[in-house]
Amino acid sequence: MTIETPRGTTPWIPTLEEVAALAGVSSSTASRVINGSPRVTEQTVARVNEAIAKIGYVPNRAGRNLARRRTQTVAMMIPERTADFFADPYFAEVIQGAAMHASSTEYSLTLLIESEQDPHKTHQFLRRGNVDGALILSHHSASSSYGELARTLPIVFGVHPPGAVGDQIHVVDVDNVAVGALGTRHLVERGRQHIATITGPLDTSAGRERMQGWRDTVLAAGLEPGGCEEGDYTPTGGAQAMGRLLDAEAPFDAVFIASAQMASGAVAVLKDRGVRIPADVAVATADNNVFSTSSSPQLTTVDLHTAEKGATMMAAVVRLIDGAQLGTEMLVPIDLIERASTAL
Amino acid sequence: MTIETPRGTTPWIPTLEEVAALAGVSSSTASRVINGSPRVTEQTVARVNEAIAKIGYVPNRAGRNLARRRTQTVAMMIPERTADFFADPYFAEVIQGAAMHASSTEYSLTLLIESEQDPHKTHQFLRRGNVDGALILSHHSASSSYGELARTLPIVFGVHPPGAVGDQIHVVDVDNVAVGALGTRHLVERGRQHIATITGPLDTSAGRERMQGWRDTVLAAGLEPGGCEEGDYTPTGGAQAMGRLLDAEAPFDAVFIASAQMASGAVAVLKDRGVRIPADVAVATADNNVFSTSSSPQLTTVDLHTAEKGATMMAAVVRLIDGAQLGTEMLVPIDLIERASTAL
DNA sequence: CTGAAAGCGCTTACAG
DNA sequence: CTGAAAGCGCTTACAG
Repeated sequence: MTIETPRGTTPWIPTLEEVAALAGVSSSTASRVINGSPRVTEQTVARVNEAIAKIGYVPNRAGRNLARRRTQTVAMMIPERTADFFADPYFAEVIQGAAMHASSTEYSLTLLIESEQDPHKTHQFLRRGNVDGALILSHHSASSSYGELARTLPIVFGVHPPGAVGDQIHVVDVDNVAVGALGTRHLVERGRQHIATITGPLDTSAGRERMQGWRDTVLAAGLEPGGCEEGDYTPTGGAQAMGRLLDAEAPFDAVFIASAQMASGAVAVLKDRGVRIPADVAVATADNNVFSTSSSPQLTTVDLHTAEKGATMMAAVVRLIDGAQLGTEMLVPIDLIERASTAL
Repeated sequence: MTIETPRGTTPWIPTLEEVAALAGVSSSTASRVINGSPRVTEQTVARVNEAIAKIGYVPNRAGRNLARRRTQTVAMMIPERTADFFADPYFAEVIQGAAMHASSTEYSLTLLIESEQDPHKTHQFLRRGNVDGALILSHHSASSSYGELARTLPIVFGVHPPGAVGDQIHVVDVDNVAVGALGTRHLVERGRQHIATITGPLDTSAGRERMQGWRDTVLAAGLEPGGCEEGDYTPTGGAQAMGRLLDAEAPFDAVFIASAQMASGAVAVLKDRGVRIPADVAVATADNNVFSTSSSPQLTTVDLHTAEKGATMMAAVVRLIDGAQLGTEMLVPIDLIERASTAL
């Protein structure tokens, strides 16, 4: 048992003024050194930095933010159905990338849950200078109301907001048509003739576009499109869609599944029904995460570089905050990763 | 194309002073109303609230924080290996619970990635008043160095820090021995005689304790402990451990797997080898998430109430910030959820 | 119950 | 290149 040090005893926290005193300069000058102003002598810089190191000074954010009229904070908007959101490794990976990039900047990433019964409250919080910018990922939150907000606050979307597309809107995403096409083309190249698909939700542009990529590619190869069933990005939804695909009369020797989570459910159904992968059915999917690497066989997939997407979103919002002009669309590259599920 | 409204034109943000002017009071009084001071007339309260609503006033955090010498911010510490961290749905769920609870308070949750090459920097950031408290989840970050930090900053752990256990340390977790025992007892009650286990990493107390719960329960039932293989909480690790279990000579008719992620890998191996679940081997695991619900059959599991754990951690750190005295150990309840993998 | 005043810890024109 | 002064938007003793 150690003697209790009551936490009430506020610990000693050095201030700028103390740094300045120790370095023998004014706090104005100390501040300039800290902020990298060019108009300071090398000598002064050295003395101030010494003082900072000596007492372990760290700038107080509240003071700095108040003076700068900035918050150095970017909000990651989370829809109120947080459980669904965090359960999807895709979102977790975007957050990871964004947090990682943030840690290399002066900005910090705050998780902000939107109130669904009072969306106005959330908007007001954002609009009233409590954050410098926001990142919006989920379909639900990408509601049109953010369109106006984007006029006064730097906002970067990870999905295409459904409604208006003004030139103040900035979206970071993969080319979803290309995602569907890349996965499907690989199946074509493997000589498959009857290529089915399990799509994402068709009320989202990403869902529709990956499906379009699949269809375009199949048609371009001179083949008939195989079965097409809609899923919801969950393993269960993928399993059900695969069930419908198998129950339909049309036979197929390959399937492009629009997400790895759906693929994991679908693969389980295939195996339960005695369908061999890839001998009977080759499987290609999208997302390079635990769901594509931990099934047996491992799944060929379109790597969406999801963490990079998060980092790019963060970088973009920081540039917007700094006043840069950015294009509406920023594309994240994709890659095909070949695994056993489409082996020859 | 709409005409560009340059974002440089700073939008109009109302201040306390303006609220006060509109309500015909001083900003002191307006502030008191906002902070719920009892020493204000009902009339005044009404007038100020009207003014607030009218112009949509939201307090500026920087100003408030500077005056209060608080930050209203709690940091969720993330180890630098962010990818592994976010890939685990367990951590994502804790974060979700914490963020959810935070949104019901005045605190915001910030994701803070620790610098591994310069841990001092992270500590200094925390110690220098940039956050009011911190939440620490991962094993790596629960290094002893946080012990001292906890003396000056309210910190709540989600795992037992390996080293010292002073009375300033606060841990929110399930009873891990009970987790192992609850899952295993269910297998015993199902009449299984040869119960094996796949453990978590044995260099963590949670890994060792769940194993102990398994062993205690098996022995208490008058049975011999079955095979015991160590995993790493990943599907691949679970698959490998199951491979070793099957390759060993000892037959088993049940297995307790210490996490659902490992179970998903292990179950795939069982099925690939033609082992029927639950007919040949009953499977019980821990974590009630997509990994226990999306395999076929669905898995009986110990629900760890992981989101609740995150919420409890957040609630605890807020109480510490408010000066409360808390015990070292706070337990999150657990529950058994029966599913097909242990059906009779 | 209410207001004037000081102060929280910074930054940044403004002089020099 | 450097410093004194004002100000960022709040809160809170201190008087009254």
